[in-house]
Amino acid sequence: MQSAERRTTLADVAAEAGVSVALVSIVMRGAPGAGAATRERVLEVARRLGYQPDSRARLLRSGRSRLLGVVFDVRHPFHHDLLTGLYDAAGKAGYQLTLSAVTPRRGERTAIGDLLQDRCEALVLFGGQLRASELASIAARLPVVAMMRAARRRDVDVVHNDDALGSHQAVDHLVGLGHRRIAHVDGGQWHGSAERRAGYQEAMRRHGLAEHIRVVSGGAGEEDGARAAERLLVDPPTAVTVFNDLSATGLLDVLRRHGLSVPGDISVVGYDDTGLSRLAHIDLTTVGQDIDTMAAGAIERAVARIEGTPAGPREMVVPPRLMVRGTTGAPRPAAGASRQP
Amino acid sequence: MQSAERRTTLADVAAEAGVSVALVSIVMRGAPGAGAATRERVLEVARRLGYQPDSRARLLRSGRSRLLGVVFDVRHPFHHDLLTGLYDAAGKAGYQLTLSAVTPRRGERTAIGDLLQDRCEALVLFGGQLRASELASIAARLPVVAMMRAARRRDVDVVHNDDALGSHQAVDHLVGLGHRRIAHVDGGQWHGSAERRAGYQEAMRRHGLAEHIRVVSGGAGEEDGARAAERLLVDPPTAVTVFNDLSATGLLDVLRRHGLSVPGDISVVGYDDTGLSRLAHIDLTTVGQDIDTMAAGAIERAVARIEGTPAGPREMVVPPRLMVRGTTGAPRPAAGASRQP
DNA sequence: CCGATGAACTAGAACGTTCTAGAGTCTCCG
DNA sequence: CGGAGACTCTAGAACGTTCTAGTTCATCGG
Repeated sequence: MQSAERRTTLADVAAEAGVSVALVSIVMRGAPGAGAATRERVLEVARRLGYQPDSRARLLRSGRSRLLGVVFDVRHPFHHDLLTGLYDAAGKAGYQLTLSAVTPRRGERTAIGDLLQDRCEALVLFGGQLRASELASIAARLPVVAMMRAARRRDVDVVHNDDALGSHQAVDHLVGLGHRRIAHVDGGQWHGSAERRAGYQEAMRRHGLAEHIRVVSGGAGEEDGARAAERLLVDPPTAVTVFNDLSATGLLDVLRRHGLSVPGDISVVGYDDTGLSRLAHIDLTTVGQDIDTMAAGAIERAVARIEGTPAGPREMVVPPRLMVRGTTGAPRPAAGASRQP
Repeated sequence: MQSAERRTTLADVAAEAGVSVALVSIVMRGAPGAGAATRERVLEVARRLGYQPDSRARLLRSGRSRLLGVVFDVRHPFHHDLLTGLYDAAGKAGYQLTLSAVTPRRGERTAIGDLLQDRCEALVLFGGQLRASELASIAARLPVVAMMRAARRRDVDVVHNDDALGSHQAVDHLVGLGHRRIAHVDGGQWHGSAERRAGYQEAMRRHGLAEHIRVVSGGAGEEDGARAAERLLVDPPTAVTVFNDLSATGLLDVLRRHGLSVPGDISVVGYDDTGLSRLAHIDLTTVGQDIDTMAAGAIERAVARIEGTPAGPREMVVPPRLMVRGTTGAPRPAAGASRQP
């Protein structure tokens, strides 16, 4: 039942066209060294026989693979947006991407192992929980670029968003609207949480609002935001900045259930600008990471390491951008004042 | 700056261990034909030298690649869930997966082209817009399994959810709760929309509710659901089944904004059981596709075609399962009755 | 008219594996 | 004691490319 016929190879095309294998190789690669007429004839034969180059053989021989391995997590919506940018940047640099996914039942180590077998020339890791020592042993073999990960190491390039700056932007925006009592729900142990929290605190101090600093412990999930909201409700601030969009969504839900209007009674800012925050009924003001710049930076670094050209500093920090939507507004005038003129 | 040292190969290990290349190959593959002591020694040397097999060379030689190509769309959350299942199923069957993504700026043809060069033995396509003729020309080269796609062809295997049955389950559930005036918001031109709509109509007729059949045109986006809700509000039914979760979310939002309580005034059922529907504040009753069964079916078919074993019918239709959550409940007693005893 | 130049083409090795065929060595049984 | 098997191991070809080092043949400058 199987198509027993072998796949057509260079040799088949060469025989059919009456030239040598080497010449067909030259033509297929578009390399110089073949006459115009022959070139055309060979291409015609190749098309007729349905020739498809075998990348494995090609790469085996030529040593180089021009292949970048990418490890991403299927559960993280942000990773998918990033993949889009990465494909673009890799294409421009003349490299191919090969993807390996982390799933609930497929760990990071497995994902990386597959890529190593595929002879990638560099690895781009999205997030991930790998310990620094493991990262180092991989980086000893081939260049590694870690994205959205706080690995401050000599042997690994790191590309990430300026989390502190993102928090500053959120706080600045809220202060500009007139808020003073601004709380922060943090991300617990997640990458970036410490930086976002510190950024919030610093921005508050910069605005002379040190006395209003209030950090509530949270996490990356919707339920973390919901729990934090319960705690905030004891004495609600007029605004909250939240570790990420998902957590902010949970927080929003609980606030509204308790009769608070957003942004009337309380303003909320998320982080990441995920699709969730863009949904009309959520319409969350949030801090967006600059995906294209980060993707381009990661590819640029990987390629520089591969090709041995100067690559700039190990760490690349990309400024984020505040996306103002419907969950932030001016605070109500001081207590007791009428709601509206 | 680059590590100029070649990667360690079988030959390096063989030299170091004082045996032949062939024997090292045997040991590394775990094939029979090596003594216990030698086996151990070779493994030790391999570990010490950091040997990593080169899958390209391996596959080049052995002809087979045991590689399945998967084309998915980064924008579709459902695809990511499916990837998880696919990795599991492929692993069990002894095949590896190689992924190629469709992005807003990278088309299906490009994605497939990459996979063909990688010498995959079969292709699994998620959704996709490829015309039937193109699909056929690919299927002439290697087995193709299309998932979530209505390609009823002789040369392509198709695995998809039983959309009609899903609609039946939704309607049965609502009727069981006491609803009679049940509307349907369809998915316009999207794959599966026609089947889901027809299933709804048939189920209504089966329950003797033909006179209550009411189809409102919608789509796959949140805004489509919102628009449909506006139209429904003129004369609200007591329940709605919606083409998918995202559209249902938009619909829910508009209904609530107009002061209707869900499920008090109106019940809503979505489709797909995406992460969105599981969010606490959405908590949407929805029809879940059986991801693991579909994934296993797709792999099973692909492998059967590759290996030439009998593969069953070209089309595999998997029954979905209703996930009852918070957006469905009994309808209010007839108009004029009190709200609660 | 001769050697140099260059364009078009080719033979054969190489890449790192796996596979086939066979060479040793040991054990066991008649 | 001799040979059949069973093991362990090895040499060398193959996979489909690319690359190096040619060879051939026409053209050209002196």
